[in-house]
Amino acid sequence: MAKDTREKILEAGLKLFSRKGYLGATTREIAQNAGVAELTLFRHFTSKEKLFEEMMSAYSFLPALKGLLPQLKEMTYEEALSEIAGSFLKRLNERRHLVRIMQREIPLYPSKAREVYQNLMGEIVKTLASYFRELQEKKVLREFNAEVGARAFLGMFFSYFNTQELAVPKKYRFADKDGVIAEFVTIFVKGTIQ
Amino acid sequence: MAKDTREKILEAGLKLFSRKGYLGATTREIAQNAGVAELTLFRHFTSKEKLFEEMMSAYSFLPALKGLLPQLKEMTYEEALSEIAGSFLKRLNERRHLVRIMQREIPLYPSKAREVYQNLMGEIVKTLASYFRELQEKKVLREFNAEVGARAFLGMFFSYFNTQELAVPKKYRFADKDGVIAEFVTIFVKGTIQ
DNA sequence: TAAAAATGTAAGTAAGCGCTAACATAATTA
DNA sequence: TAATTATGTTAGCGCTTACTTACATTTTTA
Repeated sequence: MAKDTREKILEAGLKLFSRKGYLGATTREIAQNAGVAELTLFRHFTSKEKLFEEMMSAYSFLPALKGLLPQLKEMTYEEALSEIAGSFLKRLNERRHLVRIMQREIPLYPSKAREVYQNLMGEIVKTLASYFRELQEKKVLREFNAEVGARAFLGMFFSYFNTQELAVPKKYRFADKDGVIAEFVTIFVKGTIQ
Repeated sequence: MAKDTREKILEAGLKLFSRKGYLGATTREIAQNAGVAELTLFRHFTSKEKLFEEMMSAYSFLPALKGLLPQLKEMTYEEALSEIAGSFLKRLNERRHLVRIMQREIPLYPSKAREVYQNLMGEIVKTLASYFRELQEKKVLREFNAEVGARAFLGMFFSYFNTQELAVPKKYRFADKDGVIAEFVTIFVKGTIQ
């Protein structure tokens, strides 16, 4: 079963590259984790670097946030922002391995890191910005650079996500998740309405 | 000149650990970069790990943002936030090597990474939160969790900083620095005033 | 069932790594 | 100046790593 083997190796690669970095993850360990012989790994990918590149390509394209915009139209502005924040955080969490690799290996693979970042942020920024523009036309929101606003909003949550990923001991966590989302959203709503 | 040698090695360590990661930076290269023999490095630090730890300790304590609070009192709310954002970005930029190491080596040295993060964010969060509380008492600002608010504000800029650090090609940059600061500040001002 | 393709086992190679030993030289101190 | 301390040079050890070779075994395909 060639495909299963490939996929098992790719998954093990994702896991171990994320946990130990490109240099720290060994081909022995990746193969062992995938349940195959080390040689099989090389028969499929010819080199560690190739494996890394194919792994990044395989996992960097995310399922789109399709169907979000229509839904938003039936919500209040505040509800919509909460929804967006929630699905953004969920997405970051699902792809946290990739996010970690991206942050780690920027100097090693700048173009790949950028690609992942674009896939992760690009689409949702666009979606959010076009939503803002609609509401600006309806005079619900004041005039501001929609894309900068989108990145401001997402930036708050991306930073929050990073803090949680640092695995800070619980006593240092500054609030519960839902409370943080609500506070961030409130600030942003008041900051952008007409 | 023992001290100069130590410092030169520590500096080279900071530079190369930041650029290539803990595993990617070799003791040969660090020594060469410091202009000393590799053996001299080991005479000063006994091991690569010790060098890393001492380097982190040497650079993790930042010059305090002292004297900022008094200054803020003579500014408008908006001016104060711009000032804070500016010095926060400046500080991140000065310590960008350390920030990168922190983000990279979290799994390797969780406690050190956390310490750096605390030193980087902790104090400025406190300063900002206490500033918010003052203005809340004066009924200039509405009621909200001051610390969460502080992290929301800084989070926008931290995220912006990270994006710039990705060295995204210019065409993809979403705005000039001053414009971004102004837009972020405006959103936050409107989002938090009474 | 026979041929072909995929995987396993075991041994090993070449290179790079952290780190050390032995000895010489330069710089500092008393 | 003499003693001491810091640094340089060179060579190398033991280990790990990515990757290979040769051959046996299993699985898939036709």
